[in-house]
Amino acid sequence: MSAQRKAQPDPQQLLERCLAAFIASGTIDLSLDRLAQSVGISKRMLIHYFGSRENIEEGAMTLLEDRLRAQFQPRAFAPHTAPKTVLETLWKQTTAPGSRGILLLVMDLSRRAWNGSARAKAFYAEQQRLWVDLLENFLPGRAIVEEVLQLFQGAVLAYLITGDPEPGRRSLARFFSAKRARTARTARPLDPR
Amino acid sequence: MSAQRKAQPDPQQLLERCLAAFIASGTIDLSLDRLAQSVGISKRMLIHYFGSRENIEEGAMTLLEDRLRAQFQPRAFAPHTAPKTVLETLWKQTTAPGSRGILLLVMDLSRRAWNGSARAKAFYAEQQRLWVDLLENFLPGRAIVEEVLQLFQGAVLAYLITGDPEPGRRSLARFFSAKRARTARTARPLDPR
DNA sequence: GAATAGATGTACCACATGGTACATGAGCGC
DNA sequence: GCGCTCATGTACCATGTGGTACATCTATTC
Repeated sequence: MSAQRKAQPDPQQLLERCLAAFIASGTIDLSLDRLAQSVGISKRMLIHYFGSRENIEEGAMTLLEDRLRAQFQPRAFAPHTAPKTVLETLWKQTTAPGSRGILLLVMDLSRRAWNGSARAKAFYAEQQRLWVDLLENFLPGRAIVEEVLQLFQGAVLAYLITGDPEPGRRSLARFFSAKRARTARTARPLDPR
Repeated sequence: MSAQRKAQPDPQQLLERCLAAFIASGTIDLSLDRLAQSVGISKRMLIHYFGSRENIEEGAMTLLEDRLRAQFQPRAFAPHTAPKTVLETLWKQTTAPGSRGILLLVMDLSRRAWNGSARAKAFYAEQQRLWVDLLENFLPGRAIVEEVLQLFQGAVLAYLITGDPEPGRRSLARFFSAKRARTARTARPLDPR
């Protein structure tokens, strides 16, 4: 039960290394051969443990969902933090060099989503929910949350392509600097500035 | 000179049908076999006329660039049109069912761009320039143009995945409804670069 | 009519893909 | 020891890919 005969055969651990490989390659369209090589196991065994490539993808996606859920808990920021600060921090975090792989992978899943994949759509919806839950704690009203979210995603897109985080950072900063009074008719008490 | 022996052999016309096929499939990663079938010619002849798949892609991308350049001329709107109206119209145009193929294709090229393809990056830069040129005529200042652009692209992303144009429309409308006074400190009129 | 040059079809190739068949172990309980 | 189950490697396969070899056909030019 506790320890398998050899070292590898724990599927969960294997899955984590698969996810790591997907992140390193920036896409979930990684061939089984390359995936196996990156994980340090034979393609033969990957199929043996997971049954099919689809199952590997499913597992990795779920694992990624868990990880992101943990990372973007609302508790990640102190209550009543200024929205500008929250977004600034999120942007810095997102555009950190070490995040590039995850970013690429998430965008790759978005691509699958807009190409029709039901699972990828669910992943996208989950991420959306996550960020809405996070931002709702710092922004007044659902509408503005969705707007910021769209701005953020557009900024990420531009960042990924150009490699330059500045335009995105500027836009986000501007968004919260521009006279943002009287923004939400449904403005609940949480409107600093 | 004028008319070839048979009907097909005009490479330019062929290229247009290739682009149409790419648009119909929503991706530029269309196999030569499928492409040929869609165009109504044999794979053999595609290679014959264009030399390689890469050349076909290059030609189609250039053709697409031309088309989009024509579509998003600044003259597309009367001067001094309200920004809100401009964006509203652009959004309606973008989310029209008939535009979905082009949208998907452009996003597919964006994907190539963020995966490193130099040509796709150039395509993205060109589109960016195009939209900046357009929007600069109606928005005060480069910074706000870039912000709107990012918001727009994020909205497109969400629309493509969910199929729902409403959130994007709302965000754009909100952006221009919220007190948008005193926006650009550097509101110079017409600054190329 | 003969030579030439392009158009076209058929068959094929090398390679990558996800996945399988089969054989060989290697450790376990008895 | 003897089976039993699982782990593992090697070779393989069917399919799809971009692209080519070669042979044929057709129209134009001389």
